[in-house]
Formats: sequence, structure tokens, C-alpha cells
Amino acid sequence: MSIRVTSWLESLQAHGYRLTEARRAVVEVVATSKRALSPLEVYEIARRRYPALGLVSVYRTLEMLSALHLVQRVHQEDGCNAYLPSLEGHQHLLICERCRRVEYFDGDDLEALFARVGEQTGFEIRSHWLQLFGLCQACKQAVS
Amino acid sequence: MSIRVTSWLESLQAHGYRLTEARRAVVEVVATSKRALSPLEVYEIARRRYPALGLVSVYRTLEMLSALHLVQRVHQEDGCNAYLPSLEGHQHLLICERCRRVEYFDGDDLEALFARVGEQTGFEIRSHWLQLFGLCQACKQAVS
DNA sequence: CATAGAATTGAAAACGGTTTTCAGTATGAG
DNA sequence: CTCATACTGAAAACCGTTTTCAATTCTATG
Ligand SMILES: [Mn+2]
Ligand SMILES: [Mn+2]
Ligand SMILES: [Zn+2]
Ligand SMILES: [Zn+2]
Repeated sequence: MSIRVTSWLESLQAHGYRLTEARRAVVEVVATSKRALSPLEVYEIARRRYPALGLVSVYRTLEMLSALHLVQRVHQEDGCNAYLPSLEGHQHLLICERCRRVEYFDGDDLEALFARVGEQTGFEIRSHWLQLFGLCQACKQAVS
Repeated sequence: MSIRVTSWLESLQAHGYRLTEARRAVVEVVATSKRALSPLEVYEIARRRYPALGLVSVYRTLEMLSALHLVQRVHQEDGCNAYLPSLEGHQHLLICERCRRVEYFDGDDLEALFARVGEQTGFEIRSHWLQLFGLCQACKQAVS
């Protein structure tokens, strides 16, 4: 059992949620995924372990995990309904346009840019998204 | 009549589309907006000029304008169905979280970051999104 | 371990934004 | 002006998501 699965289940419990088979199945799928999954994809995969699972429970569990900042929604040109484990703290995503595999990175240094843009526009800047798109190593070879 | 309205209408015509009242109404609203507008918002505003307008035509016109790269879809935490005029070339958005007003900026220098992340992950980086969120001058005062 | 009450479940219905269908209309080339 | 056809709006269909609800499952407590 992945450490992340255990830790998510403990988090749910610590926030007063009960541990049920439906939640366990959803958590196991999402917490161990290396790619962004839509609710329907989560449903189809999780049902292999727990066939009685309902799609509604996938939505409800994703909403909880989202409120606890354990998952985040990923936006792409071709859809904005995929979810991914959130790492600790602020980080950015690099997404494979072909297979949806995701890598995390940080180390952007945009403070100077924010200051300049804030000054020029009069905006108070509160947050930002920086997301890269491309092809992962496997898909790069598959395509060429 | 705004230069951008004229230019969009010419673009549509140049690509073989007919100029109709419905299209004119939609183009006039979207091309002159300083804020990202949802199809329904476009519909409601455009109907003040052309009451016979159907919501379907808003969708159809937005799709054309999008294919011609004259508008772009804007993604936000609370929804991804708003459209905005696209400026020439690559640029980034700064969006007011309260009123959706948008400013454009460029001058990001992220090439070094892309090179480093590409190297570390093995990805071929093809594009990126950089979007800032905050409060515009007017909303900053209204909130405080 | 047994109980009881509340949280949770999945099925079905409802919802809301978007797309398709279709018969009538307006556009623009000739 | 005429005519073929691109385009229209209304209505229906569609599809992902949310709500409703009666039945079931947890878990705190004895
Ligand atoms: Mn950052
Ligand atoms: Mn850029
Ligand atoms: Zn989005
Ligand atoms: Zn504002």
C-alpha cells in the first residue's frame, strides 16, 4: 500500500470522514496515478477493485480530496476535468499532450515580473498559474 | 466602429463566411470587450442590438473566431467558458478575480527555466501558459 | 459484541452548458 | 434580380455533473 494512499485515508479520517470501500477505491486510484484522470476514468479503474462503486461517489470523493488540497484539477486546451495528486506547497505542472503524464517542477523566479506587471497595470497580483505542455520521453519516441 | 470590429468582420469574409446581422452583433460585443465573457453573457449583451439573435449563433461565431485565432478561451478556477480577444502573437493574461477584467502582458523570460525542466524530465516542451490572477485597480478599492 | 443514529451509498432524476437537427430565411455571386 | 446555398433560431438531444432519496454501512457508545 502506497504511503500516499495511507496518508490520504488518514487525512480523510482526521477530518471526520468515514472510511468506506468506495472512498478507499477512489483514493487508491488517484493517489497512485502518474497522470491526470477524469472522474469517469477514475470510476472505470476503481471499479476493477470495487465493482459496486457508483460514479457519484467518485465525484464526492474528488471534491473532498480537493477541499483538503490533496488533489488539484488540471486545465488543458482539450478539457479541464482531470485530477492529479497535489504535492506539498506551490508547484507547477509539465503535462504530456499525448498521454497526460505529469511532472512537477518548481524554481520559477517570477517575482520581478509580477512586480513590474503589477506596477504597470495597477493590479494587486494574488496568484499565478504556470503550466508547460509537451511530449514526455516515451511519447516523443512514439510520435517520431 | 472599432478598428478591431472591422478587421474581424473582414477576416470572416476573407475566409468565405457571410456577413450576417447575428455575426455582426456577436463580433461587436466580443471585439470591444475588456473582460472575458461567457457565451451567455455575449448573448445577453448582443441581443440589446439585435434582439432576434439566438444563443446558438453565439456559439457558432465564437467557434469561428476561435479557429481564426481572433478570440481565446480563458481558464479560471471557477470556470473555463469565457472568451477574450486575442492580441497578435504570444502574450499572457492578468485577470481580475472579481470583475474578470483582463490585461495583457508579455516579457516573460522563461527560456532558461524551460531548458532546465526539459533536461531534467526528458520532455520536449512545446508550449506554456502563464496566467496571473488578482484584483484590478477598481476592484481593489471596492473590496477594501 | 450489540445497538442506534448519523454518515454514506448508488440509482435515478434533474440540471446547465453545449451541440445537433431541421425547416425556413437571408446572403451574395452571377 | 434570381437562385443556390450558407446561415438562422427553435427545439431536441447530448453529456458531464449535481441533487434527491430510500436503503445500507460506519462507528461511537454501552
Ligand atoms: Mn510559481
Ligand atoms: Mn510566454
Ligand atoms: Zn480550464
Ligand atoms: Zn476587477
